[in-house]
Amino acid sequence: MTQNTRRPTRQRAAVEAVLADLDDFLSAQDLHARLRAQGQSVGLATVYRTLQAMATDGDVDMMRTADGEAVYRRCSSGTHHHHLVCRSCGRTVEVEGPAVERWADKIGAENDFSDVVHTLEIVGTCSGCES
Amino acid sequence: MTQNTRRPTRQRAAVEAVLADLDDFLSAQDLHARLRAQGQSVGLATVYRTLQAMATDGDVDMMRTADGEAVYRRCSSGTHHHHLVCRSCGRTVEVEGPAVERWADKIGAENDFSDVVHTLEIVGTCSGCES
DNA sequence: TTGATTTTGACAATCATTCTCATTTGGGCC
DNA sequence: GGCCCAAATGAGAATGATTGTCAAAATCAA
Repeated sequence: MTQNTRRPTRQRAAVEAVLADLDDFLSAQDLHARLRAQGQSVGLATVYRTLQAMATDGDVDMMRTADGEAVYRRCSSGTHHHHLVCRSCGRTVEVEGPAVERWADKIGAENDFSDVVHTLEIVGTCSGCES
Repeated sequence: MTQNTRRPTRQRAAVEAVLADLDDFLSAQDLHARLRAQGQSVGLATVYRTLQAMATDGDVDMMRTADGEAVYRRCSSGTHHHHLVCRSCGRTVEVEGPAVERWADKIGAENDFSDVVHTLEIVGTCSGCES
């Protein structure tokens, strides 16, 4: 997939380093903020361009949050799991569902999609937040 | 769920009429343009508010295009479904998975979460985008 | 090193979406 | 009908993510 000629630059390496450390989705803005926080100087436009290029090359996964923001995550994350989140207090429970994983892969295969990944989030109100 | 205290207004009826005529996804901007084209005067903010309210009430389906724009479509089937999206060209296939629905509900129940909803997106590279 | 080409960065521009708030409207009530 | 109040509307400003511009800097190949 990486048939393009992409030059290795300090900035690209910095972006890749942040992604490599993280297992969660991250927006371009967040990534940029993290770089600044750790003293790295990388232009915002460059972060956008780099993430888009990486997504095109299949080096990262891109999805949209509920409010339309683009978020990215490094591919092949070690432990794949999902989250059950309380809409009120934000409490999060990690959950696993092998059947869902298989189902998603099957759906992808049935439609001739390759390199299939999926994202799933369950939101509810936890018992402590019932009114 | 929040009970509907929604008042029937000229504007709301106009929005519903446009959606009723159409079987495709439509952005708030597009819907607004259509209303203007047919001489109806409805504020843009109202179109946004109405569509969001309808989505919240489950009267329309909302999804995001590849570039993050929110698009709405009348809820014909009323069936909850998910999307299989091509990371390269944005082609989208609607998929259903009753087992996943049940699984998500069960996970929520097991953890004492109420009003459980979930979001699921499958991303891959479609056959037309393989190179 | 040198020259061609890609990448970067600062900032302007775009554009969907949201916010503000004064005004209008619908629904119930007498 | 007329009254009251909360919800809904509209115009435009504000927000905020993303993209475009273009000169300067970095990388590659010879």
